[in-house]
Amino acid sequence: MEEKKNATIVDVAKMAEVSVATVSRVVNGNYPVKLETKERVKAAIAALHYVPNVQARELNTRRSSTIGVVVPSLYNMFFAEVIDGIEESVRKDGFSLLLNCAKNDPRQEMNCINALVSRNVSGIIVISPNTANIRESFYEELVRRIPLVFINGYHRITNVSYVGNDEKMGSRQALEYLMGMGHQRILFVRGANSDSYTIKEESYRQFMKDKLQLDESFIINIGEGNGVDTVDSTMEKLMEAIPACEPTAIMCCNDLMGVGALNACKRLGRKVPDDISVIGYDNISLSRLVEPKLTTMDQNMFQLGSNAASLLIEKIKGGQSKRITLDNVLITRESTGPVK
Amino acid sequence: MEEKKNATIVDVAKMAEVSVATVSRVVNGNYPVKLETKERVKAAIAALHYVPNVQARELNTRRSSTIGVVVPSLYNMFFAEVIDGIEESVRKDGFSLLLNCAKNDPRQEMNCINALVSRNVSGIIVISPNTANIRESFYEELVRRIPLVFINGYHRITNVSYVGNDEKMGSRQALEYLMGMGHQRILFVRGANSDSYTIKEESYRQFMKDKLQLDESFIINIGEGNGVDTVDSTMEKLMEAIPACEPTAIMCCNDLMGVGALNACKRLGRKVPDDISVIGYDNISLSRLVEPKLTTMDQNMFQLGSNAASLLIEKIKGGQSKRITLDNVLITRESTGPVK
DNA sequence: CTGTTAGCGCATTCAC
DNA sequence: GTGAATGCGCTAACAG
Repeated sequence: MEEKKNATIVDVAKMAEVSVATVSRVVNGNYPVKLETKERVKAAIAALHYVPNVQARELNTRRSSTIGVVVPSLYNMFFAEVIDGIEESVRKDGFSLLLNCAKNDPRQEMNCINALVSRNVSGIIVISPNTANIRESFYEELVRRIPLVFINGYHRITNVSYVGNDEKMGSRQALEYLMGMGHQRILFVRGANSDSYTIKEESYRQFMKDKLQLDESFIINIGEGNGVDTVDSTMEKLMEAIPACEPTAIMCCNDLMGVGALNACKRLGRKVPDDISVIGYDNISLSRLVEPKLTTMDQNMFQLGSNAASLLIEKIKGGQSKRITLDNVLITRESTGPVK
Repeated sequence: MEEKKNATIVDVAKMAEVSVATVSRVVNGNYPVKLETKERVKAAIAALHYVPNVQARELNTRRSSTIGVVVPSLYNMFFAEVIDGIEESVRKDGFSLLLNCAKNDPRQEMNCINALVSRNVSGIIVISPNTANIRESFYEELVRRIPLVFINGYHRITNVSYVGNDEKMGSRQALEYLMGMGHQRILFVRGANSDSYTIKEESYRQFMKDKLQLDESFIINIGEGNGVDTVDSTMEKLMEAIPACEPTAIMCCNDLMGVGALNACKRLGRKVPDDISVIGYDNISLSRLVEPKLTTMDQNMFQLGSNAASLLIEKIKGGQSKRITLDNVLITRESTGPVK
């Protein structure tokens, strides 16, 4: 195994009998070079299998052609679908994608971001950032150093681009839909460690108070909301909670929890939607594969991802911050119905 | 918008009143530094929010601390779970992960890899490589320049590390399990563009010939096997195929297809497992969330990922190539039963 | 223990 | 059009 050292720009210059500057020019095509010498350089490049060293180039241009993406988990297809959108869109502009997983841990989220910064990425997209559990200054300082885009979650920090569905409105819409079918005893199921849940919970609390004049609210926090065990742990918690508060409907912060709720009902012998209605959130592929098919709020993950990528690239190129809010659409399927 | 330039090692040195070398030493902790000056340097680092520039470091160490991962798709949780394993394991060794998605396209697969190479990654992991549809020399040349690990698929190329489940054996095991329950008319469902399917098909053909003395075989290729539409397109194809060949069992190359088969049976009014048994492959979370719960072969994705990461890092550090084959375990659930 | 210095490979002024 | 020279930020000898 001969460890043939890679050719550098100097080798090419020597072989083509020109200066390194000229080689650089033909490689980057940003300055005029006489056709003849250009050919000679190209020949040398080919002969030596020369590949420009990205680190060196990026060191002195002080740019980088990679962008960073931080996800809370890979276990929920939600994130996979968003990443898919980012990847496809970002690739078109010649960027590569550095992926970090925060494992639903605020501290880890900061670590990921620091790692990305030290890798000099040109920008960062954070999916469902956990700003609630990270000291405010962290993101505020970050955004001063590097273009930042949030997908979903809170977005109080100035100068970060944002793309999300209006989750506040979305949850309200879901609630109104349930109320329209006569539901009042609505159990709210959320997880820990994401702004997303908190937004929805606020929406829920307000709705219960304003619309239903109920001060009493039924809220279950099932802990980790995007993990391997989310479906099962939701099911377990609900197998206690359902008999305890006898809801006519259950509203879940994501589809994983929604499926957990479906399973709990099944185990408890409650018919969905006859005895209990269940509504999820996200519209991940899973939601239409279960039985009964889950009614849910569509988040259009791919769009979320590709829009975030566009916003980031805009900022990288010096543009302003922007906020995009996509429509949240109710997908009515089989898990919801009128209260008996 | 003040574009505060990032602090460099020089700034830190100046502030701490030491030389850059000393700063480098405390950052890397590879040489002794007096406690007192170390503290002073650390204070300066904190004050200036100094983050070492990775490009510069990698430029002169001629190493890179990122590794590349190529996946065929993000739509199958299989890949998300493998990536999860890679990411967690790789991070411990200080590497970051550059993710590329080949969209189930051999040409795209090569593009991804070329992009990774020019980014100077220190190694590449390819999940379910499509060597069958890529000219042989491509991977052979690649492996001469860079450490390479395959996850699953064929692995004829020398000097690439490999980790996979024995899919040949696994499919055989599944088939034997079905035969043990009296099944003979077994429909085989595969997809396009992955070595993985071909391995299983060979296993199936051989089994049908050897064990069941059947020359006739029932094979359906549903096309894209890891996409958004895999479940549905499998269902559609099978709604024709099932009445046409009246199988007592259906063996699917992955769980997405397995769920599609379940849905087809449901639509056709065939009871699973009473009328037809269905077995999947992978054991993605989906498989235990559907109704009836899918019997499947466990691929232990997380292990697949973390083992691949270890092998890659071993190779990066100069170690030899290695092959790891994990056990394939049959997970018996509710979708299979004896033939009537 | 600590400072000085020489590159890593490349892009980019500034001359010619 | 082209070449020489400078420096991006950092690590690694080498010398104290």
